[in-house]
Amino acid sequence: MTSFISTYENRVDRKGRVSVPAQFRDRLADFGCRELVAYPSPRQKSIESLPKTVFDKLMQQRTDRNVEEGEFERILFGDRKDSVVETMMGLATPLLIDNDGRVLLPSHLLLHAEIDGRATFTGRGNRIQIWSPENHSKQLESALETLRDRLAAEDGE
Amino acid sequence: MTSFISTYENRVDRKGRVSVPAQFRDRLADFGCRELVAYPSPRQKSIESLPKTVFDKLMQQRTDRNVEEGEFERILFGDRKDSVVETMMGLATPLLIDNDGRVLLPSHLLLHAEIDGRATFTGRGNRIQIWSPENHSKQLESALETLRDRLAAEDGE
DNA sequence: TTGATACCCATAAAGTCCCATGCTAGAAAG
DNA sequence: CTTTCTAGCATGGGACTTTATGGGTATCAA
Repeated sequence: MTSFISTYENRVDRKGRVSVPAQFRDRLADFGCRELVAYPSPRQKSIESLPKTVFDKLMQQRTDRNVEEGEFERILFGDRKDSVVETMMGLATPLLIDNDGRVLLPSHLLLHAEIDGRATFTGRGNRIQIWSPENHSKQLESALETLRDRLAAEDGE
Repeated sequence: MTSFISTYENRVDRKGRVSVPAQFRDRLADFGCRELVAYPSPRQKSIESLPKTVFDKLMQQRTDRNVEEGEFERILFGDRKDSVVETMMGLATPLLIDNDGRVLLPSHLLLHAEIDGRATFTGRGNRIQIWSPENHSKQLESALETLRDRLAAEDGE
């Protein structure tokens, strides 16, 4: 199984284009995939993304189940009102990778992640996160601190 | 399999026309379909819609099942008195997509969704919802809050 | 006629595609 | 061990295409 690791910082040009790091493109190719699905992280000022094929499979599983079971009302009107899955479908945007290996980040995602000029891609195993370089280093710093504290606490016991 | 994801806001012109987002038109084309079926959501101030081909298949399935099961009364007289699905049949409208990729939203749907001037299309997997931008952001906000609460609860455990 | 809808065209903005440049790292050559 | 070459990658810009949207006209029914 392949996974996304490591961190890269690339330029966002004035059209909103960014190069997806070649390493990540290669991993995507392993999935037979030239497309990401991106959505705002509900907890952080970052963009989360998955290979489209993975996202599709995830969503499809749920839909198929409903259709097979013939749950007409659910197909017509959806799940309960604030269904997480449905919310995510509304927030998710496909990011098509062009021949130069770039994607176009839509403005609402740029806004959410406070990205302007530069973007940091960081692997999270099966996901890729996209940050503004500033927010990314802050996040990294605080994550490391949490980790240090925990280790120190364990040593102290 | 393809599904409807992401959110777009378009203008409703003074004739009542709106462009169906190109992304959604492409998905519809995958179904070999240039037509939606739209109906008011019974839960929310929004319009629900399905590709016509999907809607038709769904109804066919429903009929077939009743016939197979020999549910004569149900075929002749319908489900229980206030079946939601059957009520919706009466309220559903086909939306034909014209050569410019637009549909004409009938006034009873505009009224139900409180749409005036601008419309927000949001993908829900196999459905497309149409909202007034204001109502859409309200519902999104509440859905996100629900989501954050749930995530926070998990983190807390 | 009038009012509503379908069809056609025009245009500006946004998105895509294509190519050129420059950088970097590793391979090849001296 | 250094210098030169080369391939891959990130990035910029221009040309072209698609999309959203406005307006006009034809069609049809009340």
